[in-house]
Amino acid sequence: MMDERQAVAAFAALGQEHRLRIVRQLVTAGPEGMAAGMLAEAVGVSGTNLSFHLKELSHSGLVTSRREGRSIIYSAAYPDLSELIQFLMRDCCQGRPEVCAPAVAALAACCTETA
Amino acid sequence: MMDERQAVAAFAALGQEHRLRIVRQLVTAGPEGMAAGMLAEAVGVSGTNLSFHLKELSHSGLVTSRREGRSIIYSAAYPDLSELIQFLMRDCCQGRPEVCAPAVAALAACCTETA
DNA sequence: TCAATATATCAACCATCGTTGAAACGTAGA
DNA sequence: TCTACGTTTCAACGATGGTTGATATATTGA
Repeated sequence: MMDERQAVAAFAALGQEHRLRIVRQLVTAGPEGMAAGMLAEAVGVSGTNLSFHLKELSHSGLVTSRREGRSIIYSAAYPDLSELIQFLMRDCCQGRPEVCAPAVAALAACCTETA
Repeated sequence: MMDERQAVAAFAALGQEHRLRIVRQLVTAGPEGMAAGMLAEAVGVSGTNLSFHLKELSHSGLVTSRREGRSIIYSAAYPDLSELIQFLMRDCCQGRPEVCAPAVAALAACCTETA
């Protein structure tokens, strides 16, 4: 269960244009992930810069990596993203369903059908 | 509907210890809100510092304010918080229900019952 | 072993952020 | 109108963040 410290780190990680794009790209890419080079091209940043942001993202647990040949494959950390959403809803809406109920309602069709 | 730019600003706003606490405090306080002075004491920051963070928060739309006598009352912007959750789930899980389904499932009891 | 590929690290720079104390502003009551 | 109160603005600072180009590390194939 995510605590405040982790949540702050995760939000800070997502609060940067390039990093948010990286995470979204990786989520779209799915569990099989994406090589760093491809990511750099997709997001539009230099290799050095991508490396910097990926380090931040993996330090805050939103991204994982594995080596595959010469490439390093990054993937979204689905469980951690899920926990972040839970934190935002559970602890931010603290007994105030009016915050997250609309979000849940709007996305019920999208997300619960395959749960 | 929240776009990428707004989402980055909102995440960046939440990615700071004191600001996350402010938002959580305001959500707990409910729609009636909370005076700046009370907030400063509750969160544990100086008046000047609180002012700085509140400016950031209202600039990214997570907080609203109104004057009431000598006090200025701040409240959480529930619709915007809700949209942020939607953004994180809708666009981050882009066709990948495994990201948000667990969150939705875990919180269905908490948040959908009064929807 | 050598060259080529893929990625990470390093050093440096400029910009932005978070904090502080002092001062200013707006409001209410005597 | 004067004074007290609540909050914001301002100027300054040290610290952190994002970017860049050059260099280093690991892996593969000839």
